[in-house]
Amino acid sequence: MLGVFIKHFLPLVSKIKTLYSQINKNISRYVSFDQQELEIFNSLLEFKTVPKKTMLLQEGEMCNFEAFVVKGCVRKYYIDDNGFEVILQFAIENAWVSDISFSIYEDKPSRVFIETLEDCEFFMFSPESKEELFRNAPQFERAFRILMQRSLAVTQDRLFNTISKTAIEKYLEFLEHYPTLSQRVAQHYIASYLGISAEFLSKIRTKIAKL
Amino acid sequence: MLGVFIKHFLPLVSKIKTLYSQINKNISRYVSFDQQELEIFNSLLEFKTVPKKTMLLQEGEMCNFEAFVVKGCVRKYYIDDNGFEVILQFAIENAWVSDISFSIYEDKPSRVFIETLEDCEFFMFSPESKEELFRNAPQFERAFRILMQRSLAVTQDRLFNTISKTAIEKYLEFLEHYPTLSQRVAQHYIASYLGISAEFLSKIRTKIAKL
DNA sequence: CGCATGCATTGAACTAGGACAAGAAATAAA
DNA sequence: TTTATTTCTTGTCCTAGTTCAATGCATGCG
Repeated sequence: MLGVFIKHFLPLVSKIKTLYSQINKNISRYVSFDQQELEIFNSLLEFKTVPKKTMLLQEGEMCNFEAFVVKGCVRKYYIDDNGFEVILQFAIENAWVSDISFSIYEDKPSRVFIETLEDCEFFMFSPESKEELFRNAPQFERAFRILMQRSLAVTQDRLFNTISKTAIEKYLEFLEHYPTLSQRVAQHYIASYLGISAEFLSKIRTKIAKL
Repeated sequence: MLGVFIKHFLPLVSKIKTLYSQINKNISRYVSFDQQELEIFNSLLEFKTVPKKTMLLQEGEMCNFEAFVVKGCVRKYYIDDNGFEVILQFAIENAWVSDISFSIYEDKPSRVFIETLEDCEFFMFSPESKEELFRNAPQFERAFRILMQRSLAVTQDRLFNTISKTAIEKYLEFLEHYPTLSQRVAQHYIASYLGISAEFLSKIRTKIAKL
C-alpha cells in the first residue's frame, strides 16, 4: 500500500509542484509576489490536459478563460469575409491565450477560434477566478496590466511589420523570432500568420534555400 | 481689482474644472472612483498646450509621458528601413497616446515618433506620477489595465483588417470608424495609416465618388 | 501681391504576391 | 503494406497595388 503511494502519488506531487513553479515564474517576471500571494493565485487555477486538434473556443462563443500554455502549441485565428483563416497568434510554452476582442464591439459576435495544434497542458483561469484573485491579492492587477502592455507592444510591432515589410523579410524575421515554431507547425499556418498565401511562402522558401 | 479677478480668473477656474471632468469621465469609464481618488489623480497630471507640427517624441528618445488628448489631434508613427512613415495611431479628443514599445526590445532604440497635427491640449502623465498614483490609489491600476486591454483589442482588429481586406474595404471601414478624421487630417496620412500609397488612395476615392 | 512649398489627382509602366491547377511528398489511417 | 488525406512544391496566368512622372490646386509667407 505504501509502495503504491510512493510509486504513483509522490512523482505526481513533484510534477504538480514543477508546473506551479513554471507559471509562478512567468507571473513574477515583472512584479514580485510573496509565497502567500502565489498560493492564492495557484488555488484559483485549473490544470487541464487537451488533445491536439481540439477547439478551445468557437466563433460566436463567449471566451470564458485565459489559458497559460504549460506545454504544447495553440493557434488563435479569425475567419474573414471570404472564408479565409487569418492566424493572429501562436501560443507555445509560457504564453497566454485568450480572446479579449469581444469586449470591443459588443454587438458583433466574436469571430475568434482557438485551437490546439499539439497535445497541450494548460492552466485555465476563469473571469470569476480572476476577479477573486484581484480582490484577495490586488498586486496581481499590476502583473496582468504589464502582461497586457507587452502583448500590445508585440501586436503593434507585428502590425508595423505587416505593413512595411516584404513577404521574404517577414518570413526571415519570423524564423528569427520563433526559431522552434517552423519545425512544429505546418507551413500554411505560418503563411496565414504572415498574411501571405501558402504557395507564395513555398516559393520564398525555395528561393532562400538556393542562396 | 475684484472686477479683474471676476473677469479673468473665474472663467479660467471654470475651464479647468471642465477639463478635469473630461479626463475623469474617461478614466471612470470602466472603474468607478470616489471624489478623493479623482483628486489624487488630477493633482498628478500636468496640463500642457502644444502648437501644431510639434514633435512630442523623437526616434531613439525615451518616452517619458502618457498623454491624454483634451483637444486636437496627434499621430504616432514609425519609420521603416526604406525611410517610409507608417502611422500606427491617430489620437484625437479623449484618446491616450504613448510609446510602450521600448520596453519590449530593450536593446534596440525606439523608432516611434509622436507629432501634433493640430494645436493641442493635453494632460501629461509621467511614469513617476503613475507609480505614485498606483501607490496612493491602487484602483487606478485596474483602470489602466482595462485601457490597455482595449488598445490591444483595437490593434488586433486592425491587424486583422490590414491582412484580410482590400484597400477599398479598409478605407470605407476607416471612414465609418473615424468619421471626423478624414476632414481633419491630410489624405496621405490616412493612406499611411491604411498601409497603402497616397496615390492609390486618391484613385480609390475617385472611384468611390463615381458610384 | 506673387511666390513657394506642400497636397491631391491622373496616367502609364511595372511588380509583388494571389488564384488556380496538377503533381510530388509526407503523414496518418486502416 | 496499402490506401487515403493532408501538406508542400512548381508553373502559368492574372490583378491589386506601387512607382514614377507630370499637372493642377491650395495654402501659407515674405
